[in-house]
Amino acid sequence: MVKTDTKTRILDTAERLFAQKGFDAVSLRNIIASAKVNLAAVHYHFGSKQALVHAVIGRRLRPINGERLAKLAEARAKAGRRPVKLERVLECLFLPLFRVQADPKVGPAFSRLIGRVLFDRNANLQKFMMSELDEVIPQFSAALDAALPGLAKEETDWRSHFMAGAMAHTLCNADLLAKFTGTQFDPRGYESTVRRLIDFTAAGFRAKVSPPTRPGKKK
Amino acid sequence: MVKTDTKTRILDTAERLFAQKGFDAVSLRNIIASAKVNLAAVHYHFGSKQALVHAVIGRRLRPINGERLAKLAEARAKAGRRPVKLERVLECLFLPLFRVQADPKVGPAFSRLIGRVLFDRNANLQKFMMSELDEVIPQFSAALDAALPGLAKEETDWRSHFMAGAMAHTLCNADLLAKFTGTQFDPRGYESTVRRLIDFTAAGFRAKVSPPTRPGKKK
DNA sequence: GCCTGATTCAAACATCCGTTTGAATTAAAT
DNA sequence: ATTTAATTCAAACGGATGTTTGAATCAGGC
Repeated sequence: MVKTDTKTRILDTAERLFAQKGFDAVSLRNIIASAKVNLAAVHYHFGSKQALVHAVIGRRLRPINGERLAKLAEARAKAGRRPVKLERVLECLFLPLFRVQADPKVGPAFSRLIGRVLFDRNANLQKFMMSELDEVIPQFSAALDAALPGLAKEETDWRSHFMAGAMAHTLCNADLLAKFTGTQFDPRGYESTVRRLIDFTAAGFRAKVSPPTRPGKKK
Repeated sequence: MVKTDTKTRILDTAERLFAQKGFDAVSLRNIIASAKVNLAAVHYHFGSKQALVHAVIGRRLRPINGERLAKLAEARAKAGRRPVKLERVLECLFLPLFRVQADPKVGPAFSRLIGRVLFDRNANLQKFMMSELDEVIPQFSAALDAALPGLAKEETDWRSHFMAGAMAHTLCNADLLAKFTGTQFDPRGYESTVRRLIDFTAAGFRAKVSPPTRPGKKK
């Protein structure tokens, strides 16, 4: 096997281009030109562009989600009867996702891609992501609830939503940090990124719930 | 003026459709069909699709950014020599942006749109946004630094980044909250959304900075 | 060798895209 | 009423898109 498989060469190239420009902005012809394969090969191996998108995401996301659940299960086993500590739950959620940035076979491209997906409004893509996350979401939602006793479910949901936004933005736009602020970003240093993200979101989850603003308050 | 201006009808329709499906996924023909105007009218009034996108964003964002700066200046004047409190800074940043959700002339469409823009990788769009924010970013960045004495600039930058992600995700995907968790979302109740967002992000900004993980740590 | 199924290939398909054109229409000014 | 400018309109432009086709090439089993 001197040269890589056609199928995986399509997947690799598509992943890289999708991450750079987005799904809509990259055409199949862009992909096949860069991958040096025939146009029809895409439909032969995947069936459609939509299916290719799903394949690109699923190839990486499935092992990541598996690792997430395994780490959470391990943490739960180690915690015994006590709930897993909030920071540990977040670590199980973030680390497998950010770790691929340091994987030389993957690189930072997929991170940007997966972050972008969380903001995509394409109905098919959303449905696909929901199906990929159908184990992860309830498991981690329950773990967060357990780690935050006394916090109303509605508040936990909102704060999970905020956390997802911070995570997605960090995944796909971490390079903007340099542009806006001058602070450097090193994709190999994913551990410090995750540590900062955990610091921020854990404190956000634990924040005191301030009372609703009274309608009669002075402007 | 029984029927609205062609130009504003294009803007309104484009805003609604862009918010629903994204900039790339909406064609000019989708817009003119829904707005019931001629195709060439878009180029006559705006010049190009790119320019239309900028016009749609700028129309709403310019007043919002003006209001943000005005509120921040007011808060600074009231605080005198002391720095403006963190929660107040965040309120000046969030409130003008989320308030348009309750404006019957605007509705929740623009919120989704502006949240989406923050995640868009289009180079022209990013340049345009940078130019629209060239006053807001340094002003609020300085206010955050002042409200967080003792926090290293690098940490403030990272946490601003997390905050931007939480904000953007809330703006454009708040409706997903219902889908994922069942928690209801009422666009009229933007005040409680902002209050929750402030609670979360303010606590995140104030979080204790945990030390970097030692490389020799056990796996 | 030959056959069979899997894969690659160039070419074409129909459709959609943003943009341009030039004439028709409307509104305002003289 | 006539001239002038602003606006609308149908039609076409060149090019890009995802997808399909049918023949050519390759692989491995008999």
